[in-house]
Amino acid sequence: MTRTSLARYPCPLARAADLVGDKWALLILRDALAGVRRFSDFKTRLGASTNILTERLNHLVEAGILHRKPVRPGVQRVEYHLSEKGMSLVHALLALWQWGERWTFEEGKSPVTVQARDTGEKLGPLQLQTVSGRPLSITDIEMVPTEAAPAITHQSYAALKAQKA
Amino acid sequence: MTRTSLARYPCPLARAADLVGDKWALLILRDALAGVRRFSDFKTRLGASTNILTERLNHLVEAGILHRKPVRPGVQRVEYHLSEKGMSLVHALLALWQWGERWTFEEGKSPVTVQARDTGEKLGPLQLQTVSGRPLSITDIEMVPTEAAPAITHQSYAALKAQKA
DNA sequence: CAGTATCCTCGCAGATACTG
DNA sequence: CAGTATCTGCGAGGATACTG
Repeated sequence: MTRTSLARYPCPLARAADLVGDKWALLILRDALAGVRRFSDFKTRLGASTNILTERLNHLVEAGILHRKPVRPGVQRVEYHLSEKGMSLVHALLALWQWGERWTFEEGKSPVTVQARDTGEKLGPLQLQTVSGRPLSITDIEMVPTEAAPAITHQSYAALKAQKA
Repeated sequence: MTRTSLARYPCPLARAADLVGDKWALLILRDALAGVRRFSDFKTRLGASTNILTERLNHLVEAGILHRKPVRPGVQRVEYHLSEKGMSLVHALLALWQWGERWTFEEGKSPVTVQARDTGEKLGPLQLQTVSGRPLSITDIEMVPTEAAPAITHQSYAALKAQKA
């Protein structure tokens, strides 16, 4: 069998994972959010070889997360800009970042590099809330495979495929 | 060269990506957060083969994200429970989930499965804030490679390695 | 049920040379 | 500088058989 693609899974997380659920994509997005635009800058910062970087950038462009823009009109040099879709990954990256700070370093040993643009104040943890704005703690929520959305598993996906075949 | 590990990178995001930055880990955690505990349940829901699942579960256990617990004392059957470290990945998963809902489905076509435990109300978007609690929007923040933390790149990591060698 | 133990394949990544 | 084009190979991931 070939490696399974999650792109057409009925689960939002699976689909997201299919697009950005790998190490290089996450690091590229980290740098893109930090303002990196150019191929060579990504290359030196990431230390990936050219072909890898090319491939990963193209994936992200195909996914509509990055856009290629000529540096100036009529020039073949391009820059990679985050689309709105790409920008809105900031919550996910930030959550991972904060988790990494908390759990993969000794206390206080982690670099601090995400801050408010105006005052430079450090970011606090992401806050959960309901659609109506009521704040929630972690223990207040649950992930429910509902009747309306049973299709979050491979199991149900397999059933779907079988139907069509 | 062998495939680069990000485990010892000085960047929190890189380290987080090293532990949970792959598709299977994300899906396992999704199910774990939904209450799945048993090997066979993971297996049928994910549709991964036994060896893959075993390996991935072991990685997560080694990383301290999951714990193996005997179902009952003196029995060899085990369950996989989320540790506190694992639980606190909920923000990252949720962010990815919400991003997937918004960007990988046609409008309104996505399953709704994360909700408040008490009222069943759907979750709203994660909120950014400073450590002092001041709310922020996406455009209010920036990722800054500071002098105190220049070491978030492969570049600087390579320099570090070179020093030691 | 909860995994080990094997075997196999091909995708991903690494290195490097070359082009506009 | 910004890639494309090739070559190479490790190892993740897949299938299946077998064990306590």
